[in-house]
Amino acid sequence: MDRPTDARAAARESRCGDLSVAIADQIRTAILEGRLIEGERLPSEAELAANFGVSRPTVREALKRLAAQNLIRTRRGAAGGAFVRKLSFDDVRAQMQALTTLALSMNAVDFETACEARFALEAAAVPLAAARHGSEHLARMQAEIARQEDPALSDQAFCASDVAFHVALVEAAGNPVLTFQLASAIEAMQPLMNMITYTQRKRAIITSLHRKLHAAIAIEDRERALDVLDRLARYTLEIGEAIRADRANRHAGRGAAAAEGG
Amino acid sequence: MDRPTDARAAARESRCGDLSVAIADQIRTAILEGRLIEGERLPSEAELAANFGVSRPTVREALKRLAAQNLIRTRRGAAGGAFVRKLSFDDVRAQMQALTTLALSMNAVDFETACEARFALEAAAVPLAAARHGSEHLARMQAEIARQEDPALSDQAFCASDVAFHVALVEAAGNPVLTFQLASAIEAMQPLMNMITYTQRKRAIITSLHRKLHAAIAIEDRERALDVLDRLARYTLEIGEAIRADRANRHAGRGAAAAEGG
DNA sequence: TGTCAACTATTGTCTTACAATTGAGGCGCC
DNA sequence: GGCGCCTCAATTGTAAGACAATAGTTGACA
Repeated sequence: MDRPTDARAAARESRCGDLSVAIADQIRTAILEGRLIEGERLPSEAELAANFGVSRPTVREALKRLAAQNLIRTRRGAAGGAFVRKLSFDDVRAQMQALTTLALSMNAVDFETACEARFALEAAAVPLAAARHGSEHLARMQAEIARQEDPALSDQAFCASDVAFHVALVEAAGNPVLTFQLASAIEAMQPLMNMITYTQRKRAIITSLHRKLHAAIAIEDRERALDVLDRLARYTLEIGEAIRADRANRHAGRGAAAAEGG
Repeated sequence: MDRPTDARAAARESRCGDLSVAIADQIRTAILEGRLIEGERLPSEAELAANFGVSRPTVREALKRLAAQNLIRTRRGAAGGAFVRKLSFDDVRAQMQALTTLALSMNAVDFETACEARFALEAAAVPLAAARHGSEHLARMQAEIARQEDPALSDQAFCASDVAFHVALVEAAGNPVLTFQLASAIEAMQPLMNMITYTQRKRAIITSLHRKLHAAIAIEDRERALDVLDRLARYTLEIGEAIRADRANRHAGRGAAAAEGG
């Protein structure tokens, strides 16, 4: 099928150099266009090298690129090789989350912006969740609420439970596309939420709002759920603001102490 | 700094095999933890190989993995090497779009589900866009509306303009995190929208709704904008439904014709 | 002083070889 | 004859060395 020198010619002509990139692109295209079906085994590295007219290390580098994108997985041994991998929604969600986390950390997004986006996105799921939640989603939300009431919970665990609660809410919308978009976004913001110290008072307020949100979803009161979510958003922003102010104060205090000491 | 045999030891102990994966993870962690700053040059492949106690091809495969995730970029020649790359929001958006497109195509998401998610997500941006749009966003939306009124536009171009309109709307929300989340989702659904044949009648209705949406945003009437968006969503779903029914009919017709012919 | 050419450092690719892993088929044993 | 073990072969993973391509640098020359 593939002309032996296609990749070479394409790479040389397109002047993009990097034979391995060209080969990776060709294989990727073949997968995306459906010429290679899920689970199908690619030719061995040696065969690919012969087909493309390049050496085995070059093919390997191309395969590594694809493996890094979870498009294939490789197995050693007899009957081993590279296999086309179907991206499950969960895989996509994990990759999206990693990407979002990366974006948030590398671009130093401030808490306010991230928080705004997070709750705005979640609001997109609320009407659908109110309309067609299943009992298992409500149960999961309820379970997380119960966990959040345990005063012995560490801040990290409380935050994780918070995320789990909201992911359950998003999944209650029953739309897989919405799920992986929103869940990845919410989970990606966990590191930012983790910087908060959750006092018992804050926990009580948050958990109470979670309970109200759960109740509103349960009785399919969309407006009420949106209202509670909005209150939760504003309270979270308030906490973030307080944390920032507190930190600024501490820095100022330390600076003043240093100045006095010196 | 890095112990020479860290990667080897880690790989052997963790039993995950694949030295190149272990090395890639170590470098990735170094980047994410900020030990390697943006723009900084990594040691040359030979040095890395010596440091990690592995061969150069192994290091290269690790670097390919990172390059595939856009974490580094490499240059040849003197003063060349691998450089830590800052992921811009646009980079993330492009990657997210690619990922979403992949997810939609590989999981064969139906038009209805994708459409529902798309408009639900977009609704998340509308209140913010209404509250703090800039004149440039309104102008861009207006420009796309004007383009959509050209009857000579191809279906593909109309669809592209439609996407551009909604991306402008999302960007009007003025939240970069929201922007790359939503814009990638909207753009990823373009292939699905492209399967529609936009008759003049359909175009007139869609463009009219776009105009109403633009007007509502301009006067900062959030409720009205949401209402228009909802109408747009329902109309798009309607079109999708019609297309599906039409296709089913044609298939049935062809089947009948074939039966008659045979 | 300006320009050009050789040099050098670095990545990209090729070649060959060996190690590790895993499935399969053959062999012996029960 | 059936079952289990064992060797074998196919395949990927890793290694080492060499050459090609590229681009910045430096030195020589006009």
